[in-house]
Amino acid sequence: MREIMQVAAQVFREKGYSEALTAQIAARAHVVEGTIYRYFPGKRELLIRVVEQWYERILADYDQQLKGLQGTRARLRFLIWRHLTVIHNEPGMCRLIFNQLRAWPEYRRTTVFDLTREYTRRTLEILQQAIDAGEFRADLPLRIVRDMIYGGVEHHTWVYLRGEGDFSPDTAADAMTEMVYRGLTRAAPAPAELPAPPAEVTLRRLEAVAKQLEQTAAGPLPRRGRRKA
Amino acid sequence: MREIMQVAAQVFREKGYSEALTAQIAARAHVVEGTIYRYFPGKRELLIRVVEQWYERILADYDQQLKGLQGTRARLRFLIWRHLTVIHNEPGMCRLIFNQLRAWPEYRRTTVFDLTREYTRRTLEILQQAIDAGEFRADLPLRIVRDMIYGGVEHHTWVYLRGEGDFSPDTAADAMTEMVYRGLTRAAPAPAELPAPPAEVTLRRLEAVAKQLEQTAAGPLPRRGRRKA
DNA sequence: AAAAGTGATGAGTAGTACTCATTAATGAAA
DNA sequence: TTTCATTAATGAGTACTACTCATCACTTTT
Repeated sequence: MREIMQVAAQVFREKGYSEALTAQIAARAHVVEGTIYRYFPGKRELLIRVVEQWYERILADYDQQLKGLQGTRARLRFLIWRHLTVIHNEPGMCRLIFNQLRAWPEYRRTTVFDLTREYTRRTLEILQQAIDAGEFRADLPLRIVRDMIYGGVEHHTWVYLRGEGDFSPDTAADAMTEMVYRGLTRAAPAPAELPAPPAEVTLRRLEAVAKQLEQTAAGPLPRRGRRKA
Repeated sequence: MREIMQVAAQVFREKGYSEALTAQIAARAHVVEGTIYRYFPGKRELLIRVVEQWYERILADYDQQLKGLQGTRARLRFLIWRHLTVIHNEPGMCRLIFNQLRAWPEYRRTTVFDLTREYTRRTLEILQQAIDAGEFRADLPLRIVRDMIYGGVEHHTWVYLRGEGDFSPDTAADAMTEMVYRGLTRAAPAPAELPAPPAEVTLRRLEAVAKQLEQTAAGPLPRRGRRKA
């Protein structure tokens, strides 16, 4: 059965879903067709299991890598770059997910669905944190930003996925990160062009803010205290 | 044959490609299965022809409408809104294009391919014109911006296309346009354009800052990533 | 050693896209 | 009107493929 899944993964990768024949999978796995159906209810479920296993492996060290990164920009870039790189390394599997799995009604009860949810939730968290920290503006729906990131990645990789060209994960990740960052930062000029202010300056500034906060919190709740001085 | 195409369009819309049976199409069109194959080499080609005809009709008045619009922002918004609206009105057809047609090797010799090329070329033109006019910055690859627009639209409409939810073309178009516009404009946006964030957002932000401050203040002075003197 | 349980087998079925020899319809020429 | 030629439609098949199931072989338990 391990053998069946390994062979199936390979055949699906090479041929795509509908061109991959159960007969061929059985033959290559040195079993007879009926054996496949002892372990899997059908071809669809076989693909689902294969993709699930692959996807879990792919996302295994994801959190680990993300934790090692500081700063909104670096983490955003990593998210984007990572997605692009997975597609670049595993076009066959990604094609299966994009063209088949995602269109099936079973998709929602798939681990792939859950993991993807989790995966993109990280993105929303990073964006939300940047908003809370005042780094990003708060008036754009985050989900749409997320859609533009992941959708943009996919759209960008189509030609490659059809086997008709190539793309550079690094170049694309740079451009997309810049675009998102520029589109969301509150400050006007491109942050990349401005050197980061020295830590003491930031500290002083934040301390002032904190002091203000403490004072506000000490008194009556800041219900309507938005009068700009 | 006109009858066959009309019926096929309907059946494909309702059932999707692989669930749509040639037998059923024939029956509903009051012909026998063999007749279909007198006019079309196969089921695939039938779908292609059906989608081509539909797509040509959809894009018929596209240029006309676009010409009536002045200004980069308005035109960008129209492009995005239009795409969203087509998906909203014709989910069945769009599903067929996204999940089937686009993955087939015949796609490149399809009118759908050509029209889409033309369609997205308009987008690039608009962006390029804005760059030439000094309105947009010139250091982002336009293709990637285009990918984020169209990819974002698709990604945003998935749930709806799977029949599991809805979306608002207007709301989404506003957000996406804003994002693209902000990401590309050279000048800082007029302050008036940025509405003051609601109090709770500001509060959250300050709280996050305060937390950071507390953490930093507790330990040794902020470790500095760079050794810059 | 016998029995019970488990896993594999492969011949067979159902369903579907596609074919092709035959028939019907249409239109032009006599 | 009749005859012939060309084109369109027919439907009984074919090939292929996912899937089934009664049977067999092998393992473990008694």
